[in-house]
Amino acid sequence: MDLDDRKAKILRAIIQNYQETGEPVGSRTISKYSDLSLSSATIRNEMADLEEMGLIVQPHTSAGRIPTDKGYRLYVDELMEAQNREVTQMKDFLIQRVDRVELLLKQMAKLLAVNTNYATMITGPVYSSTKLKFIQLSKMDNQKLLTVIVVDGNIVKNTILDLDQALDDQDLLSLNLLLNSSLNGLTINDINLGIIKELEDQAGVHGMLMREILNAVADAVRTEEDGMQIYTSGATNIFKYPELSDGQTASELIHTFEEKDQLRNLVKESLDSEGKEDLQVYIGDEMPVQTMKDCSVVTANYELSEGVRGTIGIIGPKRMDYVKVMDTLRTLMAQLDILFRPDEPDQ
Amino acid sequence: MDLDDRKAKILRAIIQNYQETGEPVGSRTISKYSDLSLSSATIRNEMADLEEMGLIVQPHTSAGRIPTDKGYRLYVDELMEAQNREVTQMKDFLIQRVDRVELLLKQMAKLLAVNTNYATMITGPVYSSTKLKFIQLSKMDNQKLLTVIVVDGNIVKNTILDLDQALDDQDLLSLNLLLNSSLNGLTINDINLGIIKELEDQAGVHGMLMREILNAVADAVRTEEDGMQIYTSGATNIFKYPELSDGQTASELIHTFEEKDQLRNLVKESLDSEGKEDLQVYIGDEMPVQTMKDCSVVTANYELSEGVRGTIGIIGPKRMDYVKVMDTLRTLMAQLDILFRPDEPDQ
DNA sequence: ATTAGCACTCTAAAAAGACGAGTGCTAACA
DNA sequence: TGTTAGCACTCGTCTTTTTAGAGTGCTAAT
Repeated sequence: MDLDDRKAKILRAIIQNYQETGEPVGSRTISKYSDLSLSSATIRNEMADLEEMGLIVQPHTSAGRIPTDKGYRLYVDELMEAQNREVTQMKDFLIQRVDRVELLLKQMAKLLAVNTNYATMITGPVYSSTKLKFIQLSKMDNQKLLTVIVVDGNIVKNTILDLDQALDDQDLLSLNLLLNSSLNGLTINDINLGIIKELEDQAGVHGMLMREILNAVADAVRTEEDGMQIYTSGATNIFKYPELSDGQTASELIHTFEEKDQLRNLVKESLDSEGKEDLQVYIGDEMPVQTMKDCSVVTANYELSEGVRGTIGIIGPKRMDYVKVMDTLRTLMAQLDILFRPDEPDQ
Repeated sequence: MDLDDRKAKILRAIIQNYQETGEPVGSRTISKYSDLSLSSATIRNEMADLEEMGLIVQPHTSAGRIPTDKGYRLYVDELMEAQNREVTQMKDFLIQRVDRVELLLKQMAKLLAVNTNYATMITGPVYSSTKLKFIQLSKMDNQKLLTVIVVDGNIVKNTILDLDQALDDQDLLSLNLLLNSSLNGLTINDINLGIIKELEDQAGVHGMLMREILNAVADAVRTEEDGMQIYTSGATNIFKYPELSDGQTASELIHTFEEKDQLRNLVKESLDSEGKEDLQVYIGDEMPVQTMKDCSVVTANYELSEGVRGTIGIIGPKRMDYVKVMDTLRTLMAQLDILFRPDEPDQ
């Protein structure tokens, strides 16, 4: 059996209606709701077909129909009409002090959550292939050495090291010089044992110190890699959807949000699969995260500058408003582009 | 009517039993559970008295009794016997890499949550009266100036400023010198208009730049003051207590946790009222935060070094195990002391 | 091909009933 | 005088029954 135009219309009507109400939708509703002007009986016949095709089911005999994962998949892939939504007042919001990426991200997550009524997550940028830009050692006092490391994208990390032996200003200067000239422009992966050995040798009496510094460098960046920051917001929005807010499910979901460990998997999956489209949609069981199998997630990958990328995700019930969500995400990506490109003239 | 010894024992028994079961406790239970060897009838009489005194109530006729806020208050203030609990394996945990205060705090929050089965919060240190320790300007390239600011407690902040005009190494050096010699040891409040004016003057052609730098300094610290970081953990623990986990309440509570705005009030209250004891207990309506009126909170203030203080809080149902919680908190404070004092020999 | 009509199914909500935990009171007891 | 056994009573919870209605599938008519 194939999906003719009328069946498609009916499926779409079912999905959209279910989206709004959260209740199984019956033939009579469709007959009135849609512009097909068909009687409920006819709709019923069609619905029986749609059910046979595995696109909708009834939770029990004599209830209306609800879409299956397969139904949603079809909808997202082919049936969704790109409505021209009012693209809310995001612009105004976004142009606030962007002094720290972290703050911006938090703000964005919140903004998205409020706007969509779904839960949102957004990862800080990952710097896997990022180059070191600048290293600065400064002596705070006779015991403490402050190490500041700047990487591509102007992310700054710092560590305070204890000085075991005296370090005069001359040595400090040459260490600074040495580090910057040797490491500048290298990625973390470039810093191999060979370079480390050489630097330690060149540091002479301060070999130990050099090793500590290099550790700090590695740390500063590696930490960021799998300790990837994830900002979430609007977790409590799930209470707005009865199908998610019964004790057990809600607890698990919110826990997933709080812990964030599992979200990392989601992000990895998303970052890897950036093949075709810029947006990915995971529906129900397609989800790599088990606890979210009653949800859908739409993710988008952003890229601030070469190699500095991250992911934004919106998590909601399977009946989420895919059109709105995808629209919103696309808009946001565009905004991000505008916001960052001019500010970060690639190298 | 006064609270004789027997009544006290009964009240304590009620509270402890209710703590474990979460169910109203009846006279028969107490009669067996406690070591008083009294019949249920006698207990009943006593319970009637306790009810009259407003220390316990029955949720409905023919249910057992549960403690009132007042009952808990009495318990916490006078009846609680300091049991010698096994002070769990916290020690082992804590001695991990303490490279960043932030990480430590997160870890602590989590640890506490897992150990107690309650929700926890912990604020990053507040630096209101904290002294500047060190400032370092470095030129990243010809357009960008990196400003690193270290304050008491070795907290490091950094900002990247755009350079409008060329800045040669000589000027950079003297700026560094100027800043450090003028600002070192001052608190934020000490940096008044006079000093600002003078520094700007001394900076000569770089007056504008100096102003930006001073702004950064002010920002770095002021941001921290009311944008005080709060780390939470174990929010989902509330689902373990039926009295808190019905949809409405749970949603509100978790939202409070997610937003953290309201928690700030709690913290302020706690930080201010550090009169007598190091621990404060808020029971039910005593809570400054409305959404938590069904909860109890125990807070403790910690102090890393002079003027660098923060708050730890444990949030649970009113029937929380006050003994254990207070014990745990006390232990933790001691650990913190040990952990930080030797490392930060006060000036 | 579409639709009106109808019997049937099944759930969710309301009503009714059974159960039992816990109480307060009274009277007996040490 | 304080303690206890006994008993009638209350009231929430759990279970069962009833009811109402939404929605279906099928058949026959258009």
